[in-house]
Amino acid sequence: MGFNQLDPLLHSQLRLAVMSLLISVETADFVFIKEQTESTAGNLSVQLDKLSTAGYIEIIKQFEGKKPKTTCKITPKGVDAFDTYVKEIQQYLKP
Amino acid sequence: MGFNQLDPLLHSQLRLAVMSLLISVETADFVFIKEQTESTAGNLSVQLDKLSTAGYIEIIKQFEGKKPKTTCKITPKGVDAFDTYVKEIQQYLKP
DNA sequence: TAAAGTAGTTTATTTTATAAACCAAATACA
DNA sequence: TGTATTTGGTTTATAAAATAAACTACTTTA
Repeated sequence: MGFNQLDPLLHSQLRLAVMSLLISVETADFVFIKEQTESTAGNLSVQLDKLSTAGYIEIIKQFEGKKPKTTCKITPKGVDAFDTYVKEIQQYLKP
Repeated sequence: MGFNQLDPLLHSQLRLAVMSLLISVETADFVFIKEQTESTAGNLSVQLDKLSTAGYIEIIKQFEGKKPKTTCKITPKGVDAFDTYVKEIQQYLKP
């Protein structure tokens, strides 16, 4: 047995929720993610940055008409990391 | 959909590992838990205290001959909390 | 009997998460 | 028209958590 190391970047409630969301929808904008995860803008901004720095998501900043629009997209590396995390944590859940 | 709140007491790698272990073995001593979870004594001591304070485990301190022996046991409340956590995090894992 | 090992606890440091404050532009409204 | 208010965020400060390092107390071994 033995418990394997959980990716600390994914073992965070908000970042995990973001990744979970992006796994299913492919791309989502800041406001949508904020609503779905019920997070504050500040916290979300910080966590998206971390996921982006890790190369797990891509952040695209554009303008929608005159309003800024931040869109997030999961990367192949992010998909891999998420899949691995899911396998790893399962070991903790069913002993 | 929406992501439900994960019990912060269980959403910690070491505490989750401890609970996962105790769910399957019922009782285990400090040294055994330390080995199985590959944790340091200091970190384990702190995390066991938190689980105990939350009423998720019971800590029994005795002497085995002349050596101190700390034994941990999961409580019914701990079992419940663990089960709930497992259900809750599944929502994050399979979207 | 001095050195090393066992079984932990306590304290300090680092890392994370969260909250609060801030910014720039757009829109509503009196 | 100009002044609140809202939108869509970022940055900075604070609180909480995890981890590591240092320490305690006792035991065993050489």
